Amino acid sequence: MGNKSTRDHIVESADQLFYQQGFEHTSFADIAGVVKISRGNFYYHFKSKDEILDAVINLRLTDTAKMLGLWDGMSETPADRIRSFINILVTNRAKIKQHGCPVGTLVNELARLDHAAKSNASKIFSLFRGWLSKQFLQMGCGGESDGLAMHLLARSQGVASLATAFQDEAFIYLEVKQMNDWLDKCIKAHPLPEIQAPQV
Amino acid sequence: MGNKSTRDHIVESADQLFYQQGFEHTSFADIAGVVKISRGNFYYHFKSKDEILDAVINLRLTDTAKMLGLWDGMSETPADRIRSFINILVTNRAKIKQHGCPVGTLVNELARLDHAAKSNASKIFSLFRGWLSKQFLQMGCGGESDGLAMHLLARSQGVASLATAFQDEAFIYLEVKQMNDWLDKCIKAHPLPEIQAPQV
DNA sequence: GTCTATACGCCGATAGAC
DNA sequence: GTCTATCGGCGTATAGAC
Repeated sequence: MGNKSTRDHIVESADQLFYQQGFEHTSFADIAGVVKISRGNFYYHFKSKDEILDAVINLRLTDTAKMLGLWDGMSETPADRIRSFINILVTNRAKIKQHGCPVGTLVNELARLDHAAKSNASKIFSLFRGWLSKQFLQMGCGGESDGLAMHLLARSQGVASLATAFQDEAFIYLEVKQMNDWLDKCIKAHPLPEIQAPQV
Repeated sequence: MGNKSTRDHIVESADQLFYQQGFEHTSFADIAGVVKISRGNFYYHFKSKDEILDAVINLRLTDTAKMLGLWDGMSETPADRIRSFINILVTNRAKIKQHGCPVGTLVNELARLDHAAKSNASKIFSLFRGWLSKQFLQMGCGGESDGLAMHLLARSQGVASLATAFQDEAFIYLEVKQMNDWLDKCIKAHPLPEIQAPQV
């Protein structure tokens, strides 16, 4: 169990390289250099580069689901769980500044290439979307929950994009603070079911 | 004057293709197919593919500057000028859904490739940033102006990114409405110098 | 399972005729 | 200015030895 198979090594290394360099720009030679196998050996484990991409996307899907599960167990309130999401921007600020958001960059690259796996990759976004929507629903946001989830997802993407473009980590901190403030307003606008306070 | 040179044709076609397919994914054969010249002919006009990229970036810089100049002349108030910026998301919704934001996708691709032209490309973002900042300053936002410009730029990027990922034009309309509402709040928070109203 | 050797195509770029 | 022909390299993918 502790020993990772060559196949796992390939997928994990490809995962990193696809993030850092992009899918198309990453060659078998690049992955081979990290995993330290020969180029020919890939085809024992995968039929094509696209199959490696599928494996990487599936890895990210399971990893994301695991992380969301962890966040579910870490906080008492849905608002605090949403803060777990917001704060990954700060946690990963260095890598985001260099390579952007791992989800957004992959989905947008595949969309642009009109790659067959693009809909599969966007399922990673859907995981975050559904999870966030669930939290907003638990906060009492009702029918607005999905819209709020999309809004927060979009803001995170925008922050990552500009942090990369301007090589600016301080901007991440600023926007994360504003997102947390925005969340506070959402909490006040949607109090617990018992006490219906007037809206702003 | 009315006749465009072959060089101009190359740059304009490359501009479109870089937007639709990405810089790296676009080959000389692709551009040649649109301009209808032979591959060898490129090298009379440009020394390398990177020189075509430079020309494309310069074209976008001048086009962007022109557009911002037009917006300056189109509206009376800085807030209405900012709305011109917000509304391009709606105007270009179909293309954004397909290929994302032309500025963001190029800058992020070049950043990921660690391409020499990446800082040059991000100057297009800087044009928008400086122009927006100027408008917020005229609205009386003072030292917050640049932060507000970055905030709006980031939200636009996020909207474009998710619209592409989820193939969702309706989301663009929703978020554009929210950005316009947000701008209204900014106006109320920063009234004309004569009348200082209390903050929210 | 992993290797070496190699096929085959596309890429950016060059040379030189017209 | 535009063309054809071609080079050298790297890309994915295959064949077959070990």
